Amino acid sequence: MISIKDIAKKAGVSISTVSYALNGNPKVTEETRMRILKIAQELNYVPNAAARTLKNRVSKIIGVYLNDFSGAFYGEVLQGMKEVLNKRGYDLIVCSGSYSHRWLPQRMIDGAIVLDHSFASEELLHLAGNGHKVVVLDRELNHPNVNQVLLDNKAGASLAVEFLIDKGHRKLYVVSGPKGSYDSRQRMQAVKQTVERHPEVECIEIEGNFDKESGEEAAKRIVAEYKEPAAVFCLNDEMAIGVYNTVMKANYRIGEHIHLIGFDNIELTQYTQPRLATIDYSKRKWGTLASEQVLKLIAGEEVEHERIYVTLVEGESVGRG
Amino acid sequence: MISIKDIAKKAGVSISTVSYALNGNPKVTEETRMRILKIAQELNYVPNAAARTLKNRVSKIIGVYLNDFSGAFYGEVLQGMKEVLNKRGYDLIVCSGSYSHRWLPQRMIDGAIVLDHSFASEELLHLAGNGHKVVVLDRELNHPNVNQVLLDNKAGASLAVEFLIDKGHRKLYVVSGPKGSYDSRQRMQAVKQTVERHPEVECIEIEGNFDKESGEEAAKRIVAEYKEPAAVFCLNDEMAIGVYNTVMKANYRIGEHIHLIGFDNIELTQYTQPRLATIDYSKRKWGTLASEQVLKLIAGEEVEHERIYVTLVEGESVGRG
DNA sequence: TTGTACGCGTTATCAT
DNA sequence: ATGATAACGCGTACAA
Repeated sequence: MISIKDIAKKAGVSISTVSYALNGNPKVTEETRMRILKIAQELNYVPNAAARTLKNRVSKIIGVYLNDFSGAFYGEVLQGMKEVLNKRGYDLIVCSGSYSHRWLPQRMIDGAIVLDHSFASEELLHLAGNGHKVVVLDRELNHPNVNQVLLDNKAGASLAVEFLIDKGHRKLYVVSGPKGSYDSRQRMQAVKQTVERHPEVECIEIEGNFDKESGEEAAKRIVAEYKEPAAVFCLNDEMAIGVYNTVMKANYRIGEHIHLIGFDNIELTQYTQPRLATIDYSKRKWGTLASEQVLKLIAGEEVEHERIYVTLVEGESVGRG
Repeated sequence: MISIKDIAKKAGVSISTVSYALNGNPKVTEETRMRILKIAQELNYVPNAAARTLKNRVSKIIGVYLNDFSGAFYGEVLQGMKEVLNKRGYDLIVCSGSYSHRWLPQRMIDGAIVLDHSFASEELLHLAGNGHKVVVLDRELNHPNVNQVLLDNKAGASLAVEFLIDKGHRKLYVVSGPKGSYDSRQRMQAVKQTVERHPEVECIEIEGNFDKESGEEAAKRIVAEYKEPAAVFCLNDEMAIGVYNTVMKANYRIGEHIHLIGFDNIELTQYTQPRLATIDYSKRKWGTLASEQVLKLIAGEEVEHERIYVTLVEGESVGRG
């Protein structure tokens, strides 16, 4: 491996001169600087990241933690993060699994963005307590070194429920997410609050866990109980897709017998026929905001928690009731 | 930040004793060892990754390069990679964008897995020339430090075309991928070879670029030219979905007027009604093999290029012609 | 422009 | 048999 020592030898100068030259320090003349840069080029010099990080105590890398790599949903969020970080001279690495949790205390990354429910809040608080900077996208966590960028789950769930009620539906199934999910809890709370304001509405909760299979399970029950048209609010789109397929297979029509709305506006919803109604929000914005917040934390700036606003996407999957 | 120095001070021993103790070196008695471990625990000691990497010259991290984070398709591949790597004491980071290319020469990662067409082959050869270990999943590249784990594109494309011909179709559209894509070129070559063996088949090539939009474009043309039932082979599923939607919108039926097959068996294909025929392969296997190969390269073992086999998934999107 | 201490963990060498 | 001293890896930045 080529080090500044090799360059120094070849250029006939000291290593400090090389370091200054490479870092554009005005302590060296433009002339020797060019000479050294040329030699570095010739030798294919690349600074050793470990040595630099060791000295500088920063890596200029931000890690984002996902519970798994299944991604479909995260692509845009990550893209948004990367854009901002690269612009500010930082790199992004995507991590998954508890092994990689050590990268923050090991100082391999300068900050973390967490969208991984399996990353324990106590662990995060502990890290924050040791001065590490964390942005959470999937929970509420209060600590000076932790910032939140959360979806406006309550608004979204209210929008969805009110849309169904406005369309005239009075029998409403709600398929929840997993117990541990903050997003699911928030959405469910808002559902209950909204329904309470409409005593004429019957609301039946079915437990799900955000994956397609649980949507299918829920749909089986709904189909089995079918007597008259009903509305279904799945707390995410993936489950809605599961419901969608199962209902279709049972020869009921979406938007006619079963009225369906999801949450997230994942790409897949565009492909369904009739189009799935859902709750949308800018995934890119979510990513860019998260990045900006983590950089602010690192810079020691004062930061307020942020919220991502949501909108209703109407679709033919919900008809008049 | 807590370092071994702090532990040494607290334990009243030297830093080397601490290091030996932490690394289980028999040079220290079990007794002092336990004492030191306890203190390390108390102080929340975490070794500094940079210092360790600097000394050891290995990071025990493998980087996988993706052209973007859109992921839907990569999830399983990444999961497979992670499984193998974690089992072998390595970590995985997911990278995207040319900034992160430097991590290999900077020795931040011990090896790279490339599934990113925008990562230039010359750059990879150059890295390999400098002793870096690379596994490519998206091109042919011959160098002792580079290993290939490629899809059996030709078999897949032949399977698809033969399936269409067997079903009695004689008019065949093929929607290609982007010019630069190795997978697309391979698949297209196999299409041509297969069609040549069937002079009664008319084959029309439409240029695409692997995204949904280009499938839609292709479908517009196919619909405009429609006179009699035709078969369409999209060189990936995403484009097939684009074709699917556009054909449906034009009120032609998939599997009746337009017979459609894709490639990749992405999750989405399961949701289409009728089910999209496609070419399947184990994405997990692709990931595990890639990881195994990169570890073998690092270990200095002799490795042969690997191939991922493919199978045909029939679907109602292709009917009798 | 250069010598050198420093950041932190590893390990060979020397001393007890 | 135990454990301490010191050199090393590489880049940075202060003092000279």
